[in-house]
Amino acid sequence: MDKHKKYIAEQAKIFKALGHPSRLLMVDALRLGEKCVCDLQTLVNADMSTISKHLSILKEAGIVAAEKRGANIYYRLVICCLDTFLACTGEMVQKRIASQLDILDQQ
Amino acid sequence: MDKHKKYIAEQAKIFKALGHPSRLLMVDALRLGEKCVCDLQTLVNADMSTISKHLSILKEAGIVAAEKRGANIYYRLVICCLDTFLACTGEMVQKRIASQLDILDQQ
DNA sequence: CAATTATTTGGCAATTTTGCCAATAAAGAA
DNA sequence: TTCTTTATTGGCAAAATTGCCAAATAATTG
Repeated sequence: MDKHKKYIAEQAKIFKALGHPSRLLMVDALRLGEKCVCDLQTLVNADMSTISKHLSILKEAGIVAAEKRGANIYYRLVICCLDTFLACTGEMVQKRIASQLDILDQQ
Repeated sequence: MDKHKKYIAEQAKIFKALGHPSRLLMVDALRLGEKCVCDLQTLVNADMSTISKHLSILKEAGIVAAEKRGANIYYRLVICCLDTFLACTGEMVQKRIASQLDILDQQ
């Protein structure tokens, strides 16, 4: 029906996939280069099956891609604008922390 | 404990807030300028209370701000990089649609 | 003041997400 | 081939999200 709404809904799926602490942590780490699932498990410190399911969500959203080499499966980023994203949200978070400190100062 | 993980988790909240079709639709509309809740209800076509709760999530995430003027409450964007975000995710969605069409062609 | 309009809040049922465990699959080593 | 390592899938219970209704709040009008 409304093409623009559907288009926005598709984009929302991408943000939704990034909107989980463990998933964003993995995605952030992948900025430095590809990693196997075991590396990401070490990073996040959750069950291997949990990591795997998070990765499938990221893959489904078109944020990462997987490649099998030997016994391992390597994931890599396939989204170009993540640096920009994280620079912006990082700034937002810092500003918020700063303003919270201001509020504490005023009390 | 791990400062970087907490920092990433805070940023994930911002993406999570954007990761809902109705919320992203509202946020997208607010790019053109502030709107009252009633305008956004017309746009999204859900119960007023539902709209209000979505807006409180966006406000909590630091994406929008509210200002009361007369009988209405006007919401406006307070995130500068949304154009960049949507340009990127929009491109991703378009590429995906294009590649799906390619797959259909190959069949 | 009573009635109306605009918005938020509380409550709740339905749905979705999350994360662990167990089982399965696939590759490499012994 | 059997054992081990790496990763995915199925299943399930716990937790979180969603969205409606009804009630409360606040400003406006008559």
